[in-house]
Amino acid sequence: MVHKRKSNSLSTVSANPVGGDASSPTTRRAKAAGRSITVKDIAAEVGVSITTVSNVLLGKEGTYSPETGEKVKECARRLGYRRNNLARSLVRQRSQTLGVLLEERFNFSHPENQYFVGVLQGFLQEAARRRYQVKIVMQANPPSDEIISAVDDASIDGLAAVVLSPDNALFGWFDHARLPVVLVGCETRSPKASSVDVDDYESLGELIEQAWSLGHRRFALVTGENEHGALSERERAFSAHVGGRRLDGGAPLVLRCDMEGHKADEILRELAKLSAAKRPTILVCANDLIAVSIVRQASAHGLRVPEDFSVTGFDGFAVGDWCTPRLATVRQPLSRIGAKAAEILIESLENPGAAPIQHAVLPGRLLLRESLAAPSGASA
Amino acid sequence: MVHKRKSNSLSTVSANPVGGDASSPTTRRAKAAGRSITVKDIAAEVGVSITTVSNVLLGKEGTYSPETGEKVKECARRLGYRRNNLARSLVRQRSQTLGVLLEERFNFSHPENQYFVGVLQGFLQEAARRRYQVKIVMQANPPSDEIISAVDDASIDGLAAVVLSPDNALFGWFDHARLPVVLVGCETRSPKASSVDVDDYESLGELIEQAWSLGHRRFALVTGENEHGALSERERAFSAHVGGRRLDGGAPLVLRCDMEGHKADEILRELAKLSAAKRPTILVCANDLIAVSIVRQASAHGLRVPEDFSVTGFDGFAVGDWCTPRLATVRQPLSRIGAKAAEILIESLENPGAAPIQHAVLPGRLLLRESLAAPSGASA
DNA sequence: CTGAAAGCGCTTACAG
DNA sequence: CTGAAAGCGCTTACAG
Repeated sequence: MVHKRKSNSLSTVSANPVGGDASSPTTRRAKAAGRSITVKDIAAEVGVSITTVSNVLLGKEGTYSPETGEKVKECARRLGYRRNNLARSLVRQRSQTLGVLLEERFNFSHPENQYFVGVLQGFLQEAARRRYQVKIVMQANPPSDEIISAVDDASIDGLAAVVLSPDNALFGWFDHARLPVVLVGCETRSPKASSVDVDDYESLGELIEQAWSLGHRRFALVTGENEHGALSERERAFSAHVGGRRLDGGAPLVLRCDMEGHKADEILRELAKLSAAKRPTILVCANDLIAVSIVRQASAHGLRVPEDFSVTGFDGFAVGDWCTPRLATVRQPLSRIGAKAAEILIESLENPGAAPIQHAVLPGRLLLRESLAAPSGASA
Repeated sequence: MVHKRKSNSLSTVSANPVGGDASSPTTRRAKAAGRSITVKDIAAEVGVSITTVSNVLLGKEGTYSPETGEKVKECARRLGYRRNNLARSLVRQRSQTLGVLLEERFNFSHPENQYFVGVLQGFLQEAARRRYQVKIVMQANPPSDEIISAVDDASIDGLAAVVLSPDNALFGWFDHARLPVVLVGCETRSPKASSVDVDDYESLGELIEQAWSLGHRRFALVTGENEHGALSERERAFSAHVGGRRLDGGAPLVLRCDMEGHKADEILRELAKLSAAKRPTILVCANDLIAVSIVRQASAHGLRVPEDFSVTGFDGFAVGDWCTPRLATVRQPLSRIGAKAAEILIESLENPGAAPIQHAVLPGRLLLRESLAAPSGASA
């Protein structure tokens, strides 16, 4: 790899922020012993007690004289003191750290995982804002008992569990955990754990109302396998919102695809067989992947979107941006979900008075794009 | 949100794994005092010393009798003992936790951020495999001094810095950090910090060789703004690999786009003006976003890919999968990068004998897809 | 095989 | 304003 041209020196070298005064006997001794500078070192160097050092470092105004304060701060700076937060957490009985539990199927290259990732981002940001650190715990599949040790080891003060599987083995534990837990994006509700989720039901209602007002009267639902509980709420919402309306041709079609849209081809084949008068004017898909697969493969079956039928997704992932026509869908407020999860944890940690359990339901946002249009010949 | 149908009970409730024997006086006392079960509680309950409890719990065979071992383990289980790893880390002087430093521009919805995300995934997996926990630290923009406190507080044993900006303010610190640091995906090399990066130079060479063998003789590079150092290595690689060849029409064209491909339109307008005999037969783009933008907008300018020219990307992000024709590109082995970073840290932590600094360069993989084809009328 | 004791690096009443 | 002391929950020589 000789040809790899990399600059061999650092482009930025700021003043050495640690290590401090290398010539101080204290520093030298500490370094030689391979240990860090501690409050004890500072106390010795300045000639005060460690109590005073601690008080100064914690900024407990009034408990020390200005001169002492100056001397201690200067010394800390000079010696390159860094607080050991392990020790601090141990005595304070809180680590100022939040945990995020992820299932291992967190395979990022997959669009679905924008969910994890968007949530994580919001969580990280809110945690940072409130001065909490964040630890990530991956739950292996199948889950081992170790996972509880990883989560219940005093290293985190609260846990956001981003568990999409309704049958996650940890649900029993969540319920008895002695740290606050917030369940993110799963259907399950527990009286002992908080939750943050999106109002799929409401959003799907808005989507269908929008389609209706455009003139759609023949709806079909394209959903995934039944086994996977994740889409069942969307299916229920579809039935409920479409059910009450006077449709053309009776009950809406329900087409079974798979979560990833691999079977879109089969579904399109069936649809192509239908006469235009029988064919649904809109395919409401239970997630973006299904919808995008339909959109992409429609032309191969001689079907045009949205001329022959409209297609809508659900999730608002980036794939919908990258297909033609762009996908109309419902965007989940991912980073807000994450931020809300962090907020709930921090609130329950810092306001012992507040309600310890909160169930937040966030609204999705309709993204009206080209894959949704009035049906051909509609008299909306 | 009354209509939100959520099952109101948990679908899985496993046997209570913590809390244990609620009737034990020890447990009750601990719970009443709001504190956890400790080795001291077990020692008292069983009637042995905490040393023995610790020895049993640590599995130090030979230091305790089988009967004592059984009693202690049983008791720990019964009381729902959980080790406090803060205390353990404090005495062992290592937290068994690795840190990942991310720049705040980590905005996940953006394809570029598959980089962060893919790396993170590999890192998490490798860390879990080696029984390390992972802490995420976001570096705000502009970076504040606090970031060092967050990273240098004894809560992590090593740090993987996923910093794309070559001018990150932390480079000075990385160099003097007392914990092992591995720089991920940045061009900078330091003698004091390890690094993991991809061999863009080599990969681009393979790509160009492939194009050459298909018959391409008129190359153009489409790259981003110059200010951003991130693409400069790819630009150098392009010049070097194309430079030595006998091209049609002299030196290759270099077209300035932007990192996101927003200016693809302007570039296509210029290309459309060229006669087919003058036009490049292949556009080598410095990243996927640029390439995809070109592919998507080409038809609006009456240009077809790959008939009028081939287009190649660089990165291997998912966007390239979702455009038509699919993008030929170089896939970075993202999760392997992350895994390698974790591996380097863990090695240097656990084998004090091994070389403390390692510079790993991983190969990219050519993804030959439809946007790259032989030029029309080529006599390759 | 077992245990008393020291100590990791802090914070926090408490006494002066 | 300052400091001696206890203690957070562990692990680890060390002595028996």
